[in-house]
Amino acid sequence: MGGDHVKGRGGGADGTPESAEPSPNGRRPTMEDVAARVGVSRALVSVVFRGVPGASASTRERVLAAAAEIGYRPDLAARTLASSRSRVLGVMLTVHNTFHADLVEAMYAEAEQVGYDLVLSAHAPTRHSEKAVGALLGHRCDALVLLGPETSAGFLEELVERVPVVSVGRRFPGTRVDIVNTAEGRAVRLALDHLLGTGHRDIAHLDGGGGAGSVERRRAYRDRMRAAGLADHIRVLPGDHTEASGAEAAHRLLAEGRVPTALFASNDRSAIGFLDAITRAGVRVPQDISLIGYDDIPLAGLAHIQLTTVRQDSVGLAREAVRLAIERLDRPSLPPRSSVLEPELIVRGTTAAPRADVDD
Amino acid sequence: MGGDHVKGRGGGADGTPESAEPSPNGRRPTMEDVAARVGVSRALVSVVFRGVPGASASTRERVLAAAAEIGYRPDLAARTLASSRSRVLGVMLTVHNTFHADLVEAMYAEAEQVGYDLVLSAHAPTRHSEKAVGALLGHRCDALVLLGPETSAGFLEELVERVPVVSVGRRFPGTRVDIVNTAEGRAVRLALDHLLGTGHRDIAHLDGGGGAGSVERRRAYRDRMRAAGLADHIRVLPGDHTEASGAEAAHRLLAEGRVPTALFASNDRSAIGFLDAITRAGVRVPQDISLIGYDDIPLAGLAHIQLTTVRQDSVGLAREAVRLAIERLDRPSLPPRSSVLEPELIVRGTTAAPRADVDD
DNA sequence: GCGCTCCACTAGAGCGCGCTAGGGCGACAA
DNA sequence: TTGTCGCCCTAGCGCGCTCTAGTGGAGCGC
Repeated sequence: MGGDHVKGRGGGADGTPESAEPSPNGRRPTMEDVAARVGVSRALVSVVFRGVPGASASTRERVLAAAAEIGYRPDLAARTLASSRSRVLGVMLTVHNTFHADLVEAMYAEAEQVGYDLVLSAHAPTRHSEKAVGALLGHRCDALVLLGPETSAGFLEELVERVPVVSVGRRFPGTRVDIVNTAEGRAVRLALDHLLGTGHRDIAHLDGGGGAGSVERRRAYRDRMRAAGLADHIRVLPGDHTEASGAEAAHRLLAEGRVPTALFASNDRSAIGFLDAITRAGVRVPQDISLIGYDDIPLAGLAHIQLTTVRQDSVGLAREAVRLAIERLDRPSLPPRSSVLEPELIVRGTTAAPRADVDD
Repeated sequence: MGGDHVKGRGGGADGTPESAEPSPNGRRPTMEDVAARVGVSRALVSVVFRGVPGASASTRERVLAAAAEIGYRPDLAARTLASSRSRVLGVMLTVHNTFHADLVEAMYAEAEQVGYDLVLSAHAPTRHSEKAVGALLGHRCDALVLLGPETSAGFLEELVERVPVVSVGRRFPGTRVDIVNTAEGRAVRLALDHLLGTGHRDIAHLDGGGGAGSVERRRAYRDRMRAAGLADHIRVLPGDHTEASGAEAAHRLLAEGRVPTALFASNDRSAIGFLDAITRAGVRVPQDISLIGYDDIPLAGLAHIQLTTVRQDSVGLAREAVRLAIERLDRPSLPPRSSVLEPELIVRGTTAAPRADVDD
């Protein structure tokens, strides 16, 4: 295995070892090449590729044809350097989160429509948000979109002084960060009203810990239970937004022997972990216990899961995130805004009327 | 929708975007600014940030301190433009794949060690690989690492003429693409020998369809079964690398009434889908059927899943992918290489001796 | 004829950095 | 003193592009 590190400065012999093809690793074609081929100035080629007025239709066509022939594509680095805008949005996500995956997919489509590109940077256990954001900054993104950021408000406050920031799913009151999220209160009410409507009274909440939206969901759960006159049944089980915490909660409930008739989980991952563990223990869902999640991740709709859940509008969240970012670029002095999207209850197979042996 | 929260910035002044503060969205600091602050030339600051010899320790320290003060960080676009190398590796991944998430996390660490940065571009149902790769190219990545690419060999063949390409998990014989993968043959033998060793003979394979490595796994399954004199028991169930296909396979098996004593799945996702569906149908794992997966994704090790699986060394794959890419940059004329990593059998709770009522 | 506007196009100055050819200077030998 | 080596450091070009200012020519009204 390669043990040699040739650190030649300047690259040594520039001679392309291969043939003299249009672009054999040697040098990538530039605007100059296209211009020369068509017989116009470089500036005009630039005009064509930026899609601004200033070139006749026939010239435009010839330029594009020549570019295609030699395999030219604009160099983003040079474009970024020359213009004040890079037309790139930086997105920080948690790679292990499939809901983030949904958001990213939708954001690609949204960004493309307004002529923007996305650069992804991952937050992970071994890679702090600060580092992920740093990488994005280095790429000179015009704006950052942070998906469920777990950074401190202080860090964001500094960050937003350097670049527009949109946070998806987590609010940062008191900072200039723009916010996109789901109407958590209404979402929780949708979930609880569904359970209450089918006769449940003993409804517990599986908490989301430090996850995005957890605080709001917990509070809304408490509020709704109180409003329904069920303050005595309020029960928040510790957890976070992972499958493991759902499974743990299930085991804990079983060990305590105090299984509620319904559980409202702070997100789908923990709900699925709970579902799996409780099912294995012989507790039937929904006959013995109803379960409701949050997010509507792809897994939730699978035939064997059929999780009832509160759907977050990932496409809508993505659209708003991109929109807010672009608007902020155009008008930096705008006050911080927040865009709140409507949730939707997706009733599937994990909820039903409570078991008969319970009364209180 | 969306309420506006107007937050006056401390200090009374209404945040004028064009003020002359250290760095209020106006202009990001440059090397020039750092140089001026320290009282040295710009070139010397460059030396410090590139980490090359040529600056005294004390100067180095003062430069870094000044940079930190004014929040300077090198502009990747300018750096890329000026040098022939961008020191950026482009990674294409499937954003919904958690094994890819593991790989990406490990690659970040590897790349950082050799002074490289990663740019992620997602392949998704609505975003073809070609587009994802195009975006990477626009960012002028030095090399591309494609995770389980589902592109045509022809496309890759053209691509590799423009930029070094490393494929992880999928082989492209006959092209100049460098390959990193797990020794599929040995991996499959590990899995099957484990099952054979505990007495299983009726072992089916849940196929991976078009997924990375599927072809090799299917062939190795057939080979091993034949070698064990079990050609009559060879049974490949159609599927792909998703949970849904595993669940479907379970339902199909139950409907047919021909449940094998063991199933070797082409990846963990389909294994988990199968596990969930078959468990719900009342079939016990591992008492009634043993199950073994492939990859060892994070979910597999969770308390309530405990999936026996063949572990792919994600850290090793990541390391090799980065190494091959960098080596190729240093020596473009190297012949195509492939790096094959050893798999490891992880025995957890889904495998055991076959049920007693079966004999043949 | 003149002045004017409009359109297609060009010239050339940077954007922030990497990189090479040197300049300045202290140390040491002759 | 004069070299001469070595270390820190500086000057300045150019990467591929955007963008402002400007050029030339056709068309129009007077």
